[in-house]
Amino acid sequence: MAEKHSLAALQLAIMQVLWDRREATVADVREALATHRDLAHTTIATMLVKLEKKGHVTHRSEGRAYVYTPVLQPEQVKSSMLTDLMQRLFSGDVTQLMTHLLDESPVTRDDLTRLKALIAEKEREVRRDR
Amino acid sequence: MAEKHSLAALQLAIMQVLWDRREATVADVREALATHRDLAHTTIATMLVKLEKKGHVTHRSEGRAYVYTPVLQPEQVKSSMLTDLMQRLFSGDVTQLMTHLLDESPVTRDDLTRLKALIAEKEREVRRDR
DNA sequence: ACAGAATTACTACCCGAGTAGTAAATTCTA
DNA sequence: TAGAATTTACTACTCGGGTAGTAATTCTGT
Repeated sequence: MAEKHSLAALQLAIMQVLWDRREATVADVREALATHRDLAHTTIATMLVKLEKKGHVTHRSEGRAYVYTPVLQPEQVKSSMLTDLMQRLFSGDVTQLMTHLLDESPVTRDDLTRLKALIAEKEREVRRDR
Repeated sequence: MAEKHSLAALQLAIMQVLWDRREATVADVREALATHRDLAHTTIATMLVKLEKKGHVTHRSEGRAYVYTPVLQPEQVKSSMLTDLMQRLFSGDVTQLMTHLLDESPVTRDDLTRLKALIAEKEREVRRDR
C-alpha cells in the first residue's frame, strides 16, 4: 500500500544528494546543488527541518553541525511518486502509462531494444515466481 | 518542447471532466465529481477561474451560466506531467523509468504481453519513419 | 411581477513549498 | 583570547492550490 511519500522539486533534489552520499550536512547539500542553483544556507536548513518533520530524514550531531541521513530508500519514494501520478493520469493502469510513453515521448531504437530485454527478463521472473 | 502544464490533484480532476464531456458548467463539474468529493459550488468556480488564468480553459456565456472548455488536449498535459516527473526522478531517461516500473509495480503476465505488442508496433513505426 | 433558486464576483483563509534574514550559539584561527 | 566564520533556531514572507462564505446578479416558475 504505497503511502504518500511525494516530494516537490527542491525537496527531491535534496534527497537525491542524501541518497548519493548516504549522509550530508547542510553545507554539503548546498554545495552539491550549487551548480544548478545558488540557495542560501538557511534555505537548505529550513528544507531539511521540514523534511525531518515529515519523516524523510533524520539527523545526528557531529561537532557543530548536523549530519542528515535519509530515512527511505530512493526506490520507495520514486515508486510512491510514480504510482501517484499513474493513478491520477492513467487510473493506475501500467499499460496505459507505457502506451502513452511510447507514443508521446522520443523513444530511440536503442530504447526499444533495451525494453524488449527488460520485458524478456521480467517474463522469466514471473514464470519462475509461480 | 514540453511546457510547464503541470496540474495538481483537483485541477486535474476538473480537467478530466472537461475532457470527458468536451465542455461543462460549474454545476456539471461539481456533479461529476460528487461521487468522490462534495465540494462547494464556489470551490469549483474558483478553481475554474484559476485554470482560466493559467490558460488551461476558456469559457463562453450561455444563459446565466458559463460553459467551460479545455484549451489543451489531455495528451499534452499528461505528456508534460509525465516528462516532468521522468526528468526529476530518472534524469529524463525512459529506460530507467520503465525499469523501475517493471521492478517495482505489480505487472501481470497480461501486461507483459500487451507491452510486447506495443513495442513491436512501435518498432514497425520507427522502421517505417526513417 | 415577484419570491426563490442558481450563478458569478469578490474576498478571505489555511496550508505547504520555497526562500531567506536575523539572532544566538559554537568553533576555528590568527 | 578576541574576532571571524559556521551553523542552528526562529521568524517571516510570497505564491499557488484548495476551500468556501457573502454579496450581487440573473433567471424561472407560479
